[in-house]
Amino acid sequence: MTATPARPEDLSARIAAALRDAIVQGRLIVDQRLPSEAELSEQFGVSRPTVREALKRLAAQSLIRTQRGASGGAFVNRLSFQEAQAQQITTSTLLLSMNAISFETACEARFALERACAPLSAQRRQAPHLEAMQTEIARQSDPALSDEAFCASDVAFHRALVDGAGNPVLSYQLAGAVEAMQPLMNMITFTARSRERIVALHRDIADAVASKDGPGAGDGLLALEAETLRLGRDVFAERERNKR
Amino acid sequence: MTATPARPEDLSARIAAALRDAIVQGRLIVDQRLPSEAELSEQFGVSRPTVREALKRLAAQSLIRTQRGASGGAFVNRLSFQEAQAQQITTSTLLLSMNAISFETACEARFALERACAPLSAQRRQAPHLEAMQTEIARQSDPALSDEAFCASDVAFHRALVDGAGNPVLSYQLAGAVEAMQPLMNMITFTARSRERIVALHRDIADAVASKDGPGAGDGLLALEAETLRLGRDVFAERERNKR
DNA sequence: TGCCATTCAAATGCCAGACAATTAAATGTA
DNA sequence: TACATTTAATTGTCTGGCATTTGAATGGCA
Repeated sequence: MTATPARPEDLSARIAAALRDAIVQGRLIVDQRLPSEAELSEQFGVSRPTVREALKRLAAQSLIRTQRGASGGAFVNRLSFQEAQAQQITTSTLLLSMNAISFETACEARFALERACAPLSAQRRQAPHLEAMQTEIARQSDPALSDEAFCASDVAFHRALVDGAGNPVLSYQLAGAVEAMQPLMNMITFTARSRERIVALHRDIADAVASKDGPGAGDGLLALEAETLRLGRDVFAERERNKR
Repeated sequence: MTATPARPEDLSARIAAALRDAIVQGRLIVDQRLPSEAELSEQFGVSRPTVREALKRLAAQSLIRTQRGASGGAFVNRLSFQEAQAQQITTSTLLLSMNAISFETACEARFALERACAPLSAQRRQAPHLEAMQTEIARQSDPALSDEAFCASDVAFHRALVDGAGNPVLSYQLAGAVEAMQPLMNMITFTARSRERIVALHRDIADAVASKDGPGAGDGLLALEAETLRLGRDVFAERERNKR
């Protein structure tokens, strides 16, 4: 039995996997130049188009970047938080939209994770975070705001809250959870009354964070989760009925 | 000013982006067949190899799958939790290894998120989760276990804990946070004494979860975080000194 | 000597055409 | 009807080539 007996993957997939392993295991380090396409095709015994397909696979994961011209080539890319977040958001959003995830499940996950950030954020938040939260609260109070814009502002509020924890790893992880909820939230039509309730809760949370009251922020998030759940239940229960 | 004036991306990247948008926005739905490579190359006015590079980019993100033969082609893939997790783990691991993330920051993020799961897990865990945790505790108690195997077992323990919450979205999100720590943990050489302490804490946590004691599980995780931090600090402070 | 324009070479980006391999469906046959 | 065969469509791969970009070497000029 050899390494991978069961599944004869594409050549380009196997080459991509080999290069990916080399990067993950540190045999290829950040900013190091990979051999040229011609050299790789010779090393792996395949044609240049096949090598190119493999390189595009890696580029799609932001593992490499390519540069044209003399002394150009493919270089191991330092994965930035921004790139990683973008990928995570895409993946999380699709995961939720393609699988039968109930609104309750998604909501629970999101708020559970967010509550984990609350005490840290209450402790460490800086002026910009507090300002960002206030800005979004002000925006949300405008009744002329469309539902979509209201949701977008909601996301911005929560991202400011999470960023307040001052932990980039947490911000990165939460980005997926918070953003992936947006398409679901966009299905909700908010009444003026429900918006008021949400904005009031946002105020409570922002105040708690501003006064470094971690438990208070947690309680605010709990109340917001209950409110969100109530709003979502009606919409999605209705949808379920219509499906059948 | 047009849409994207500044950045002239590759053709294959642009085509991949167009198809990705179509999938994300739901214009292409799960299991729907994309046009054949020949048709796509005609539609976009490019050659087949270019289309193929675009499709490989999407395949690398598990957005499509391809099938050979008559009535084969590229199909919109239903992103499974397994695939999404695998990607998340790769991304998170690289993110941590390529950027100057302190052990403290990574540790804090991981345990904060894990504590968010603890109360849910204590409430809903089923027999298999409790068994899995006990199995790993037993394995970890074997002094003959290598450090790497000890770390792997540690990860398995925590995944069982997280899975106990019965929320697949949480499991998916946490997978990245927990697994990405493993390379960092692997740098630690565990003494017999430190292993004992960790296993004891694992026992506390498992017992709390078994008796549906959410707060107790949270406290156990807090203690474990402190212990892990203590262990890691020595190793990574030493490494920092050597760097200079 | 020092600076600038030109040329050159290496590398990726893109294309055309062809053949191989695979697979479902159509077709033919007992 | 059931089974074997043929066919056609599609992806996988290769060969060869040209276009474009870009850093570096070259050479002329002040």
